[in-house]
Amino acid sequence: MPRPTLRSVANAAGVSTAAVSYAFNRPDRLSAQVRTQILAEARRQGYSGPDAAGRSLRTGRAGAIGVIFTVGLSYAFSDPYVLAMLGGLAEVTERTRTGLVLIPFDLGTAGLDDDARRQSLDAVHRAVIDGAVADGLGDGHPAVRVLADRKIPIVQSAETTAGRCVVTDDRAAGRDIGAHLAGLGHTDVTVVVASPAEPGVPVPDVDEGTLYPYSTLRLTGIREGLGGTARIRVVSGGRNAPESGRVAADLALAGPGRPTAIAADSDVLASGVLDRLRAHRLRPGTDVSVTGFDDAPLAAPAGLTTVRQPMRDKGRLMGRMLLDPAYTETRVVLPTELIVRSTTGPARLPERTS
Amino acid sequence: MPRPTLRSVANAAGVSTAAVSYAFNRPDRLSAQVRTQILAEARRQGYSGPDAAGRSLRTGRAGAIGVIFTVGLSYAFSDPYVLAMLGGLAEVTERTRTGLVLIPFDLGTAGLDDDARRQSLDAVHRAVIDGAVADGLGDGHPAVRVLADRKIPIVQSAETTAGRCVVTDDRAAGRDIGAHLAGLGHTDVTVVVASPAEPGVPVPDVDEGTLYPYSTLRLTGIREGLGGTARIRVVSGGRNAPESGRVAADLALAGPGRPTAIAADSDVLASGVLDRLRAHRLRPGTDVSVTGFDDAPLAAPAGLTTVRQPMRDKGRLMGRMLLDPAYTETRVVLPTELIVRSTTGPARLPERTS
DNA sequence: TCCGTCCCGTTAATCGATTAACAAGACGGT
DNA sequence: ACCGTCTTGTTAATCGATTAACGGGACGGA
Repeated sequence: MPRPTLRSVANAAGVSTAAVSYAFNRPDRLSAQVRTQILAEARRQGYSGPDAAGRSLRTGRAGAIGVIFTVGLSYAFSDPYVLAMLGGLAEVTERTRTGLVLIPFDLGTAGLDDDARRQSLDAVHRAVIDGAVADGLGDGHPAVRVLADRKIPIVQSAETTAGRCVVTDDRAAGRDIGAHLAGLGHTDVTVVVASPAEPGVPVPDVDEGTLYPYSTLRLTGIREGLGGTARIRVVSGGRNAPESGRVAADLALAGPGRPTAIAADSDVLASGVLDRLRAHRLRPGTDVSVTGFDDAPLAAPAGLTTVRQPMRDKGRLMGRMLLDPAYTETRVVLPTELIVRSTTGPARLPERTS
Repeated sequence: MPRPTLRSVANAAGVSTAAVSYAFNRPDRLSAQVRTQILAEARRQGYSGPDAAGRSLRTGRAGAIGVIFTVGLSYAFSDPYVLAMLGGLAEVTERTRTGLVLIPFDLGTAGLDDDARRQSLDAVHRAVIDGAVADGLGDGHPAVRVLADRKIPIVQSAETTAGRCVVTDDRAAGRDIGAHLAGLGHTDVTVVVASPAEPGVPVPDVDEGTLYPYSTLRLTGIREGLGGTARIRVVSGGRNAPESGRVAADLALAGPGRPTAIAADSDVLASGVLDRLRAHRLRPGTDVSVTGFDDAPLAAPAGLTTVRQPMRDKGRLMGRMLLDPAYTETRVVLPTELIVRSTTGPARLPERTS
């Protein structure tokens, strides 16, 4: 016997397909009698209800929203920022019984003709979703563009010209960091950012045009906070992971002109930086100051000076924007707070080992 | 202008819908000429490619697999076991460009007539997926049943009679724990399990019929390992969370007959237990022994004796079973290893405070 | 008796795409 | 001149459901 369908049940039960549809979707439209018959026949055939794909096509609703990240999916599950955000988002989707589609995409291939892009963004094209949350991705990002082309409502956690977004004021937060460091006398700062590359790929001199939107903003803020005279260098060790922080730290510490402070774009990166400082017998906060971002769970135990942002709220609000029609806000700015701990202290020039 | 479709593009370009479909899916079937024309017209209309729902229906493929957990979605993102498993799973889905649909379901309502169940399991019905991974859920679980009814290929991480599964030998692992404790002279052990309830709900005497499949097996193993004469009590403080461990620990420590050891069903629960021990001024491993399960990242720093299981591999293998046609294994057993650290030690009877 | 309401089931159009089978023309070889 | 083979585009059936609009019968009130 082939797979049962609405029609096969209808035929066997001697009713129209409409009746079967109603039996499952609008019980009140049918007499109890007929409904029971239909359900019985359905059970007999092993028909468990209307097919998801068929229903999706006909109703134009998927009952699910998509999520895309700056970071590879398999890695996302170890990123505290992403996890907190997803947790908040899930609170909302759970309540509305909405599925969460985690979409993998791979932009390793930089070949950008229309076809290659379609291929690589296949999953973004094929996702059956009613809306999407784009975390950390700007308007220009290919995956965001695909979603926009598909006319799928989208909420971003980065500034957007046309769409809706929930953001933290990364620039102001950067300014707080910069000012804090400036106040401690730091004038030579290395900024550690994440890049889409695998962890462990050292980039001694980052092209600022390729930064994630939030990185650009934080960097700008740090510059502003430090004032015009500070020397600033931007390095990367790959995607947001401790290993990348380690690689970036080695980059920063190599050579003669060691910076007096290292500002990492996330606590995860900062934790890697701290690892390497210790390996180099440099005391964080004394020999070299270090800052992070997020105030992830790992930050407090490490004594890391960082910027707290309400990560879970971010997810929650993005979810509400997408799923709660009553919530019409188009742009929400979340507060941040500089949390000073022990990894920052007065600038101290490296002693010459000559 | 209405939303562009395959047909609207075909009409405007003066070709058949088949041609348009081929233009996007099988470029080689068309002359470069015609293809370019079609793509141009598509771009003009803002048509970004075949609609996902339509395509899904027609091809019978969704390009995504579902995941269901024992635990609520919003909580899943803070469960180290789940995260490791998901990470492994994502490695596989990423490679095959397959989406990951996290399905929320809510069984708070115990009313179980066919309709209420359909309602509550709505998301499981509606998910557009090609297969599913069920973590920790047995054949009898409603959500698993729905998936089975839908004839969706499913891989479980619990024993199954008909389907495929990737499991750890929980019973043997339990035996290891039991034997380890027995070897240290423990004869009075409280087992802490997770239940579907919110954290913080004390259950002083758990009905063993309601346990998750893995808990049942571990418990059986612990009994076997301890030998027939040991006194065993099973308590719960709610779903897998530190708070539940705390509540369960209070339950275990209350009253006169304090156990000499507490065996928790996960490291997360164990961490809560350790919290409370400290609060009661009891030294883990000296006054009371504690064991966990999983060897999650938190275990080593806490000195927790636990059973290591390859969580990430579990996800990876479940993914392969579902997505790699060459992988025909039907049941895989993963190894476990008892990791003895400092939270277990020789049994010591509580001193009477009379 | 007549008519307005309900109740409940049916008719039929439609959602947006894929793909086997076919056919027309081009091409090359003998 | 003839025929097999490619190449390239079309025809048309099909995937599985939803829902506005319709209509026949029962029922109640005047």
